Amino acid sequence: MDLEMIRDFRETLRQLERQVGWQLKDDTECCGVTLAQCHIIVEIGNAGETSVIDLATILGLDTSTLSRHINGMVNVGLVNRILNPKDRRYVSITLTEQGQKIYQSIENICNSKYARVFEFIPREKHRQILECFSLLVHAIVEARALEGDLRCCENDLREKGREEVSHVQ
Amino acid sequence: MDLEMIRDFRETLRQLERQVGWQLKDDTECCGVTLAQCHIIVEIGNAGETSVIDLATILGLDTSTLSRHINGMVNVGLVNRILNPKDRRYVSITLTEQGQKIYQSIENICNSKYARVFEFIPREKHRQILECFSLLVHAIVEARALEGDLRCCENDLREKGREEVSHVQ
DNA sequence: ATACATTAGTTGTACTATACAGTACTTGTA
DNA sequence: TACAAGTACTGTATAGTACAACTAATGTAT
Repeated sequence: MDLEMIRDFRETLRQLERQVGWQLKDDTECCGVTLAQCHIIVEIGNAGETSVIDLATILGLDTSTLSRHINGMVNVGLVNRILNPKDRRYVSITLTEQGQKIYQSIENICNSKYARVFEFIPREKHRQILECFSLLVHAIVEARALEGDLRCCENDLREKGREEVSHVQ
Repeated sequence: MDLEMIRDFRETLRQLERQVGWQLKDDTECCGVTLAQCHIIVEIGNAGETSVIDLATILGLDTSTLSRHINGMVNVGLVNRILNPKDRRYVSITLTEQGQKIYQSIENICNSKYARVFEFIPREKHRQILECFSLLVHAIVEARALEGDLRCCENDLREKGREEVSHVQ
């Protein structure tokens, strides 16, 4: 794939990220939860029952961040947090009835939003789009896994030499 | 498109967002700038010369947010900020030599990262992927534009007319 | 069985990122 | 010229996040 196509692709990807982000922000604010809470609710809803560390892993966040979010969500009655009796290091996190309602709201809103989005796309392309997105996600995961050890940027930084950022002021 | 496909698609989209986000975070940290600075640098680099309000519009952020970021980036020598002599309400924002170098680093790193990603995807799919992403972005934009007036959460009390909404309850 | 290592979660602290409201200055227009 | 509109900046508040230090529970090796 040549450079120009890659630059095009990156531009499109940036636009996608922003559009998806703005849309989700609109939708979650409608439901009275913050963006972070929305992501957490969806993941708990999908999992049914989970733990702080599982959520942190799925979302790629620190456990301290998740711990605080869960604490806040317990306080406003969105999630239940109980000590897991099998292994008391874990807490078992589930949605309250109220949390379930919000989860369903988010699901309904987002599903119907994307249903409407796909109405702007020829029907015969739909399956192709799903396939392309899946292909790309897997490719990124593979590329990142392969790269894990290689510390990509050391070379690039070494070449630059001048690293000192002058504090102008 | 049926519900199950949409749910699949949303799941894939969430994964894409996270993977892309983590990758970009790795890449920008390598270059010694924050994620927000990275986005700003890329947009200034693409535009060549711009203003606070243009950046805020492109990135979908408040001008105050941009103003502060630009201030910080001026202080560390990444961007030049001068009053536009044609219209002194505007500031003219450009990359310093140092900013240009970082812009080039980001471009090089990101381009080669995605080049490697596409190596995990059959060559005959590449063009299809670009097309699919572009289709989806345009569809989201159209769907959101159509919906702009119908707003799910009636928070926009502002009507189009010039009537001064006097916040009377 | 006891000591040490590992794992899960929480709290203290610091910082980034962001929006909204208000202000100052510049430009356009009636 | 007076006023409306546009651009940027500042004060303030909040969300979101990570890292380090800590407690408590569990696993493991001698």
